[in-house]
Amino acid sequence: MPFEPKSSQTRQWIIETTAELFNKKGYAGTSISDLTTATGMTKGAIYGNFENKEDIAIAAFEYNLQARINIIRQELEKATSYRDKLLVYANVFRPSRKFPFPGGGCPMQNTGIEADDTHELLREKAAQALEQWRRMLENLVNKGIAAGEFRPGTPARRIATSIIALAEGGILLQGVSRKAKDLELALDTVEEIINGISV
Amino acid sequence: MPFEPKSSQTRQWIIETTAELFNKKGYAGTSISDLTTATGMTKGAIYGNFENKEDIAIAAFEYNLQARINIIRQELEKATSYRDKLLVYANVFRPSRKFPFPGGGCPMQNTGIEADDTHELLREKAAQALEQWRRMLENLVNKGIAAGEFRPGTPARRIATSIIALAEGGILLQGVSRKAKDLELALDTVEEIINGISV
DNA sequence: TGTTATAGATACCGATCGGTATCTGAATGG
DNA sequence: CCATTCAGATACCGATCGGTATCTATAACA
Repeated sequence: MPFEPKSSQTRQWIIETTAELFNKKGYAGTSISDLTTATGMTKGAIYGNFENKEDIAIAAFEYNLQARINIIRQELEKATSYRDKLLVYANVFRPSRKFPFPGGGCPMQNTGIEADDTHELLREKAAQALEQWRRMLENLVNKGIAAGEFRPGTPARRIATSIIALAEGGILLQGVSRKAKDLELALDTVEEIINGISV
Repeated sequence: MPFEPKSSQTRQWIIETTAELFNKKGYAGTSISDLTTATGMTKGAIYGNFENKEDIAIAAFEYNLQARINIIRQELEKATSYRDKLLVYANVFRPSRKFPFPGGGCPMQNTGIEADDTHELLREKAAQALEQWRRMLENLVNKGIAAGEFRPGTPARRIATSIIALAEGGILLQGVSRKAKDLELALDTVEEIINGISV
């Protein structure tokens, strides 16, 4: 018998109010009792709406990811040129810009690193999200080349991968050091890279 | 009464045989029974040589960190110019170079991200190590400028921070995606950055 | 108003958690 | 040859883990 949540509203409420917990404390570090405390509900309510802890963690990851994507997409829509769209990634993550990203840092990073050697399913979820991001950036670069905004011969994949690495690395540094400047500097270099491929 | 390990040899043996476990599974994800399994020793042996789990985790982190530093230092000594020293960081991490880094990825990254919102002491250890790394790179850039190897006015801190971000971001990507190419590409950009500041 | 369905609360499960107190057995020294 | 020392093994602690079975209270409907 396939699992059926008793109330999709309650399920959603639990996801929304515990997603940040998972992002901050990780899968192993978040207990069911953490969830009951955060939601004010009981174990019965939780296990009536999720199969198990893994089910909640996956839902929380996807919620956190979507929240991020939505903010970025909004900014992306405001940009007209491919160059400006690429520059969005050099700016949305700037602490000085204060975009309302959910707390705890990048879910792909948090989930990916913990799951890397411990939880294949979550690892794969994070990997897919990162690959999709890379493809998005690669596409922006290639379309920018075709539109005459970027130099022909620009190595799209390397640029895309490096922008992600700089952003994720910068977020990591900022999270650990607590210094916004680390992330700002890494994003300055993202900007420089984009300028470097512009015609 | 201050804690005194019963046998510093056994203590060291436990550190060496469990350091990789902590690096892979994290602090919350590694249990004492994981340690007894890995070492073949009993809880008595472990708690006779460590105050508590935190004590082991810190020792493991420092061991993993030192193992990394030793490999890098060896390569650094082979390089003569500041440019070549900086280029070491664009190459040691390349999967294709197969340096014997302990398994599980970068301990600063693993420990830093997990501890970020959960364990202040470990977070600070990771932050200190990252800052020291940054200072090392900054110093290399500044000395290279003085030696006429790098362009005057090169923003040393931004370059240093970006090299770290690219390396850590690349390691993250490779760990999650399982694709060596992600890290190789990020390190290609490190190389490009170093070329870009060379006279 | 009495019945039924159901979402969430309660109570409980065995396993494992981190940690401690005590025991044992093999060296060491007199 | 016996007493002492001490590293490591054993046995146990209360707390918490993820998970389940059962109960209860409410609301809709007949």
